[in-house]
Amino acid sequence: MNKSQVLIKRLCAYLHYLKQLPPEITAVSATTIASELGYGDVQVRKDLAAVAGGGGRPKTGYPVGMLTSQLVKYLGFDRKTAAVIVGAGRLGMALYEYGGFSEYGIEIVAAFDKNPEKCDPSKGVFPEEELIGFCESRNVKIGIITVPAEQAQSVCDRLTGCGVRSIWNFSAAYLRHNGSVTVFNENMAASLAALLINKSE
Amino acid sequence: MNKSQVLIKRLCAYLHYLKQLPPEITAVSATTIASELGYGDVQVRKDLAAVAGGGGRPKTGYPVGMLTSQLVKYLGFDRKTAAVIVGAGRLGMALYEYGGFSEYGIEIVAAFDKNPEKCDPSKGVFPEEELIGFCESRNVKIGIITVPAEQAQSVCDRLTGCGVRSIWNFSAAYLRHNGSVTVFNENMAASLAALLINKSE
DNA sequence: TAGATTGTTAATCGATTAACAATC
DNA sequence: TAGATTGTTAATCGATTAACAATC
Repeated sequence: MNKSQVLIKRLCAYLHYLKQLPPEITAVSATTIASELGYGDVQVRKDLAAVAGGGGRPKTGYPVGMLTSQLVKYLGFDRKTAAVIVGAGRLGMALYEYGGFSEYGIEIVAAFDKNPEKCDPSKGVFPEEELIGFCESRNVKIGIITVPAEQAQSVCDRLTGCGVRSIWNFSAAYLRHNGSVTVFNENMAASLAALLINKSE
Repeated sequence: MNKSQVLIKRLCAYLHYLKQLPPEITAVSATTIASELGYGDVQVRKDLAAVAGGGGRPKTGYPVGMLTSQLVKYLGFDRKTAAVIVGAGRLGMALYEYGGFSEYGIEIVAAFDKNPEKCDPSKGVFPEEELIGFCESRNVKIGIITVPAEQAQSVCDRLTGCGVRSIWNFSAAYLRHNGSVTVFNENMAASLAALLINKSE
């Protein structure tokens, strides 16, 4: 049951739309979702059929609560996975304090920094020496790298082999790694630029 | 000449890979790029054919410098577009000081905040009252919203109609807007979660 | 020359759209 | 009942992969 990236993106958009609806709205039609989000109505209906499998009713649409929980389940956001942030700079701390991750099944349990001044165990920021031990003992599966590019490879190496399976790399560094981890490069600038393509006339 | 999102993503990955190569490497084959980045070699070749249009040589590959500049041009990263950040919090300032945007044709020219204490014109952070005038006079085309969700709609409304064409929304708010702007919602949590799907066995 | 690699053409695959019957 | 909407089946479209000749 492989899910294509575009499908997942649409499903996340539906979920986001459903969550911001006022609670008095109990049902929503594929037509409405489509026009609000700029998709075709047939496509929304087809996507929802894969997820909800026939929960819609002609003339009314889909019950919001049911659809929401089915989307969450289908996307696997109900299963919790532990993550750590390495690099307690501006971006790292912004992500750490963002809080929105838990809705998507991701629990950021600690941040690490090699600068002792940035560490504060009472706020969940620990010295980088404790990284490996922490990941092993707490069964951490995701490492988020927000250190400068020069340090990223060394952080990646340390995260590899202590049980971490996925690395989300915010640094500009190109990370060499073996098959035991999957590296996802997040390049904010590239993301924005990519969105803007196809826009200019 | 419409470019699909997946294609753009791959092209950005190629570009990123080429840029990190040591300068002594002057030619690279599609086979190498493919195995380094985990794509099929035929696909890389086909993608590059669309961009470079026959610049490769059997047995050697493609000249790195030429390929890089052709990718930059194809993706339109050589054209500059002005952007502003609204919300000088942790995330906003992290993006502002990140610096990597200019490589992708995006020039972040100012940040704004409604809290006077966060403003410092010498650092390019201005009071929010100046936002509209600034965007109009400086021909700003992109607005990046990093304010809390409650304030996001009001910021969006102000950015609409002062020449801004694209809004990159980092807040959790669902923004209502008219056709004069395109809103891209960046949900970090959802992005990460989406990457992880298809990973769990 | 032999082998690695390019680039193109045809075949396959998957995703989107169109058409329409079923239903509340 | 009439109309809006669902959900399914078939048709189209686009993107990926396979096969192979050309070339350095």
